[in-house]
Amino acid sequence: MTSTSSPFRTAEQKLEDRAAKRNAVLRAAVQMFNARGFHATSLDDVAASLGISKPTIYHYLGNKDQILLECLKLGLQQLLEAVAQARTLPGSGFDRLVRFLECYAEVMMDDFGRCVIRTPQESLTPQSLPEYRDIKRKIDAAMRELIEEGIADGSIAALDSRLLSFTLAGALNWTARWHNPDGEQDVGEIASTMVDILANGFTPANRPPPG
Amino acid sequence: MTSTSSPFRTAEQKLEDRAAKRNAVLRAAVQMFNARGFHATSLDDVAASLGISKPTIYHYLGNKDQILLECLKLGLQQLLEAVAQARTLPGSGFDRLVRFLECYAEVMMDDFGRCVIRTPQESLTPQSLPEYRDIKRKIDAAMRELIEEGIADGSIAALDSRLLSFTLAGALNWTARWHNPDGEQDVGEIASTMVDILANGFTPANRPPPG
DNA sequence: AACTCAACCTACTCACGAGTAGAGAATATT
DNA sequence: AATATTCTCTACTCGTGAGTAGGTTGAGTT
Repeated sequence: MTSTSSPFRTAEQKLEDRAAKRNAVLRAAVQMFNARGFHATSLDDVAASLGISKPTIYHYLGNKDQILLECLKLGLQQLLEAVAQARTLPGSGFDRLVRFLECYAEVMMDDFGRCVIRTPQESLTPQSLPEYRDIKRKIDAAMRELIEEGIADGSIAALDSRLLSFTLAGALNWTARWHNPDGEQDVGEIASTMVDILANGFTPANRPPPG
Repeated sequence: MTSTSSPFRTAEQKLEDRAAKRNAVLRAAVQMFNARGFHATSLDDVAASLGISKPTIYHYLGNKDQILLECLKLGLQQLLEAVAQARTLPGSGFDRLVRFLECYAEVMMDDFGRCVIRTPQESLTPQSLPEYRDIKRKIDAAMRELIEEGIADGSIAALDSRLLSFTLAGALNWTARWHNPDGEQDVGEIASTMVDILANGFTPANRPPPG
């Protein structure tokens, strides 16, 4: 799109072109999946929204199942990054968990993050499910670890880490269902307000929150 | 099934019979919807699980859409009852909200409650959606009211009631996704532990929880 | 005995949508 | 210029599953 570029594309540019088209398909698909549901979205619909035909989609992606899997992986990828970021952070376990939760909430208000919550995992074929579940398991485990580190260093109340992680994840996951991406409310603000509320639930009793 | 009953059934018994069969269809259907997903469940499957044929299902219920709507309504009905119960309770707004949340969580671990969360609302036809949404709206509004009453009487922290209700509902809704109905953990215990954690999030700062 | 009606069946129709065959245009390669 | 490769299309196939037509059985009614 740079106006000064030569009309003759290099091999590298062509790869980028292809990747860009592939991504455009995924983006269009995930938005339709989120709006109408996976099963109610036909690939003809997705193609039409891009002004192309269904076989063109198959030129860039294997089949509908793979399209969904890619969308889900793009969502989960962002959560893995949030984990990685939280891991490198200084401060107490409490601080790291809070930061992680804020990122987590923001991902849930992104197209691909929303898809992870809105699309039931049974929509995947049995072939794709294991790969998806593996990544999910990793994220769950990482979150539990963050909690347990906080409990160990005394910055998080000694609760059942399993139940706590489900409670926190559930509250944040739910934003994928109610948040309107076209609304004007700031995503970061929503995230931090919710995490504030939730954080009171795992603040140790002997160390009340600031306020 | 009473061994002393006459083999000749009264008209009333026949109506009961019919209702029982209808309910059996709904129960079988909802369990399959929850296990495999709505779209992945064919009515032939449901019929087979009951040892009957698909037309028999149509003898008791109009169509697949209506079956889903009935299942969802059975779930929402239980939530409406939880609202009604909380309304009649004595005590502060905080107390009423906590009781409501506990019931809410338990419903989410019931077959029909699970279905409300696990089945995307887009699975309903556009004809059925409005009715479903109306009931949901009522429940949401009631929850917000409970929160606002608590804020008004000072027993609940002065937070954004909209965001607080989404946070609480989301955390509890999520049990519908992770809780294993065949597991041994007590539903009431899960509910009260989660509500305890969440309640810390809306306890006023100047009145710390017991402990 | 003749009739009615609920309950249940087998055996269809029919629409929809995933995925494909095969061709044509555009672009790159020799 | 000839050839290969990429990209995209139109026009199919084909399986699946919702919903229906129409018949059988058997209990209750007149």
